Amino acid sequence: MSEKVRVRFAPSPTGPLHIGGVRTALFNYLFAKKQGGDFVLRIEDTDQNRYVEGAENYIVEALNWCGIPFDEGPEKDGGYGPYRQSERKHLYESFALELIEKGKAYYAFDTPEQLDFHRKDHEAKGKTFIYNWHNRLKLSNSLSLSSEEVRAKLDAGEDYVIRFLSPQDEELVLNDIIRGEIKIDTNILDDKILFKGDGMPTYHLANIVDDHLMKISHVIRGEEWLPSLALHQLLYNAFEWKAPHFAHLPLIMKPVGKGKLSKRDGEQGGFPVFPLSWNESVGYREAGYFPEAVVNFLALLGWNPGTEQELFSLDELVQAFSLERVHKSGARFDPDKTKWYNHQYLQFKKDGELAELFLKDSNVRPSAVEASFTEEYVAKVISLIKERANFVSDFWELGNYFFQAPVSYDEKAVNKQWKEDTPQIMNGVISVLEEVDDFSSANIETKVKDWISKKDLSFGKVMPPLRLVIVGDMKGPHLFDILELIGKEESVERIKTAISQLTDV
RNA sequence: GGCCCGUUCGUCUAGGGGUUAGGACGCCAGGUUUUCAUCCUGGUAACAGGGGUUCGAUUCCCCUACGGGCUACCA
Repeated sequence: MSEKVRVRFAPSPTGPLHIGGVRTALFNYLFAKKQGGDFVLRIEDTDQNRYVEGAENYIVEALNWCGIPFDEGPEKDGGYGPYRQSERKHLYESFALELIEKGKAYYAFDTPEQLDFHRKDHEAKGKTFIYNWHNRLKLSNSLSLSSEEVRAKLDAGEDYVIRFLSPQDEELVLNDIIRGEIKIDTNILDDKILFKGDGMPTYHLANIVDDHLMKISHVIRGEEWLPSLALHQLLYNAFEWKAPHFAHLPLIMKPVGKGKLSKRDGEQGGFPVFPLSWNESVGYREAGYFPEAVVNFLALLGWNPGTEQELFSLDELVQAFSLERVHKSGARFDPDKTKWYNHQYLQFKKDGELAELFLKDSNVRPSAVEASFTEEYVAKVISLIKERANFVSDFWELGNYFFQAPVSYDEKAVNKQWKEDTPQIMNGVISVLEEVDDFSSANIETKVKDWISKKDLSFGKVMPPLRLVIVGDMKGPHLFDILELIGKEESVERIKTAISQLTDV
């Protein structure tokens, strides 16, 4: 009863993997692992015209980065290879021929131009041209032509395709794990091309043949395939093969406006739509997202566990996942929530790990930082500022004053905080700091506060301007923590600099 | 146009014949931080509309509207 669960993710190498594709892969992976099954990557490159160099590598790299590894795929044979349809080319024709022999398919000789003419002609009359029982006998194929004519055309090397002979007057009852029963009238189906003039199968044939040969138990794919389900079921029936179970995933929609999420939405909204960068498009990885965060928010788009838990490790997702709880309707993509997820995962990271990431990536900080500061120092800085960061790349903006004296002072803050008597008070602070031997945050705080009360000053006259001269702005963590970290010498230096700069103005 | 699928706060969603319709993101307010942010607390906000079925429907059925997908010798 329990056949082995085997699922596949079958992208076309026509460009970078879209974030929706990543989610399809993820759901396949989660389902497979939950069931103790295999996750197969198959490259559907039957359309040579749309093949894009580097796309397959991109797909593999993206899956690896996301942490959703496949058990079988190109360069990783599990006994069902090859895993590129272009390398399986020799397999498909005999299956197409088998269907012809069984009377389930036929040769068709209509040229693309002729078909195009019919379509336009019908459209002009407000009709839709469908190649099926309606008109197949009026067109040029092995059903309408005599066997001698067909033989002659074939022998003459005339171009042909093989079309599926869709049945007439049948009601098909299909089943989808997510959507339940779907009824289809076979009369509205068209005789889809199974085998193209270029000697390659179409998606439909290759897909069915490969899923069968690779013993795929569950086909989990995007909703855009739902209209093809009837054809696929019919194909399994025609071959007399047991069909896999089907589940059609809802699509990911634009954050605003109509339609599904596209590359353009990312450009307009300033968020990634690809896992990895591709040409001009910045990927989630390069934008500073953690793969755990991407996987987490993707999993919760169109699926939820029925509990109020929002944060899931991949293992937890595997445990909690079920196709029955996948939604039927499309989910709008929410860039704000992806940032929130990244914020959460950033908090989970160890300071040392974040420091390493910060130092390693020359895009997120000036190069001088790496030469002048130890990882240990950086980790301490990060411990003070990370709770306010969404990305590693936020660290510099949030904590540049830990690494360098302010290059300027916020004008509004200066006007508000820098008073007539402030230079004198700051000089007083200098003397206090210089006398502090244990330059720890708590100790500095005690000493400064004692001095403030002894001198009968208010905190408001001391602390805000002190922050201004140390940080350059009215922001940042606990001031005494900052002083401890940058040290006595640097602290004093910054106050002196500020006094001379701000007093002259 | 035709076919198929769908519709709970702005968004992601829980729920389900009788609930104060719950959570999260965002937003707003208060608290904390003599700073900013974080954080905490609170608040705003939803069952598309119309018919049924029913004692009762947001929940079940039908219709409409709206949204989505497909309609290639692309996947």
